[in-house]
Parts: sequence; C-alpha cells; structure tokens
Amino acid sequence: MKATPNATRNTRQRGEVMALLQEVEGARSAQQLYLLLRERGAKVGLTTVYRTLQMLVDAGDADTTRLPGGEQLFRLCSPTHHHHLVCRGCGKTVEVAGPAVERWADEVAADNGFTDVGHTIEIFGTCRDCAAGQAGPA
Amino acid sequence: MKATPNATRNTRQRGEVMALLQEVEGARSAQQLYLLLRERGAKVGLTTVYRTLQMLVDAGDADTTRLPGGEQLFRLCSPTHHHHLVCRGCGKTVEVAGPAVERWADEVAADNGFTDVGHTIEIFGTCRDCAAGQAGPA
DNA sequence: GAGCGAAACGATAATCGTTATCAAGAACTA
DNA sequence: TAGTTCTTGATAACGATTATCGTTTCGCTC
Repeated sequence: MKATPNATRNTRQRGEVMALLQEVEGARSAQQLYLLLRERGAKVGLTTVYRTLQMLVDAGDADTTRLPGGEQLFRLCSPTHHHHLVCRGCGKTVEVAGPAVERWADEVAADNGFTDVGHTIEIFGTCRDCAAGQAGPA
Repeated sequence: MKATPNATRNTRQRGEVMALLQEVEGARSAQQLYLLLRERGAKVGLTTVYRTLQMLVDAGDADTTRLPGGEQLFRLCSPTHHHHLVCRGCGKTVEVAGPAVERWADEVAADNGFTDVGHTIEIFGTCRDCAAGQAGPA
C-alpha cells in the first residue's frame, strides 16, 4: 500500500478554523466563523467550516448550543462534562460544573422509570460588561 | 364601529389544533401535528398550525423544546415554571419541578456577575415502556 | 523528487423547518 | 343583515444545514 488509510489529515483549512476558534472567546455560529475567516483572508469554504466543526464536536474538542431561533453555536471546550453560562449580549461563555445538578437530573429520571439518561442545561444572562455599557462589546 | 377591534376569535381551525394537542400526550412538532390533523380529516393549513402554536406559546398555554436537530416541539403545559423529562422513543413528557436547580442556576450566574438570568433544562431518556418493548409505542 | 491512493476541499444544488405574503373567507357586533 | 376586522391557507421566500461530486491536496513509498 502507498498511503496510510483512515488517517486524519492536517490541512491548511482545518488549521485556520482551529486558530480562529481559539482566538474568539465565546460561542459563534458556523456562518459567523465562515465570514470571519473570509474577512481575515483565509480561503475556506463554508462546507469545510461545517465539516471541521462537526469533526471537533465528534472528537469532543468542541460543543454546541442552540439559539432560541435554532441556529447552532460552536465553541472549543474542555472534554469533561460541564454546562455553560452564556451572555446574551456578547456571547461570552463560562463553563460551569454542577455535580448536584447532574445527580438531581439522574434521580428525577430514575424516579420516573427512565433509563439511558442525558440532559441539557444552559444558563443565559447578561454579563457585567454588557450590563454596564448597554452595547454588547465585541 | 361594527366589530370589536383587537379581539381573538374562536375558529374551527384553532379548535382542531387545541383538541389534538389535548389528546396526544407528549411533545410533537408542528409538522407532525399538521399531518395528524390531515389524517383525521381536519382541514387546517400548515401556516395556521404554526400560527396557533405560536399563539399558545405566547399566551403561556404551551411551551417548546428543541430537538438536537433543531426541530421545534410543542406541548400544552401548566403555566408555572417547570422543566421536562422527555422520552427519546415515544416523546412522552413528564413535567418536573426543581427548586434546588433554579437556585443553583441563579447562584452560578450571580457568582459570575451575570444578571437578568434565565435557564434551559431538559432531561432526555428512555421511558419504561420503550425500554421494555424496544419499539417505541405510539 | 515522482507516483499514487485516500482524504479533504468547495462550489453548487438540494433539503428541511419555519416565516412572510396577500387575496379570499369567516367570525363577530350592532 | 351589513360591515369590519381578524383568520385562513396556498405559495413563495428564507436561512441554516447537508448532500453531491469533480478537483485538489496530503502523506506516504519508491
């Protein structure tokens, strides 16, 4: 055989997406990331942005939230289980852990005869900066 | 003036949607409800289904969840604050209250300087029935 | 380096859920 | 019954995401 099958390759495009994700703090939509990449001159197709993001999510290096409108947001994050506190104004995200909440969710589910339990917890609010200067900082 | 302005009318279509929502227990998507209505011979347009559902949500008589895929589910529910335990198989929904969780969410947000706090909590699992008869009952 | 097979790219089209449009119809009240 | 005004609903528009598929690129070996 001439090439290693089943490997994951290092491409320029993936690098660009990763780099951008590390720079922006907070959650961004795929479309936003795509535009940001174009602005900075990185030539990456929209398809590739989606593919890369999905890849990161599958690998556990990123996770997603859904805006009320249904749009999907992505962010890099630690691989351990946690939840997010998200600013409505600027999208700033704080990772929070809540062992008590995890237990509560599992108990409630068990009490009702549910198995194979998972949960989604998101906290939304306005961060100090946005509350102060009514305009959402970048 | 000949008619009372700003009133909300009782139409056949709204009645059909309401009736269906009361019959099915569990969350359904607008598209599902639309199909169910057609099956039972109720002539209601898709637009009207969406409109009626949105109306119910605004009035606090129904609320919504979003599936991982982004599709929006609707269900009638009590107007007090609560969360949901949803079966992945059949959509059965149990309303659960968790004062402790509410407090936790508010505290976490406050600790991080967030104000105007809200949260989203959904628990997913497989209900006893679905776990037993591997096929999701209606 | 040249060659090669597999993986990745990306422009475009397709999909899917949802929302807007707007003329025709129905529910109220006087 | 007449007159409004709200509703309806077929259709088009929309926005995000996914599939298609020919082309490009990577990583490797010779």
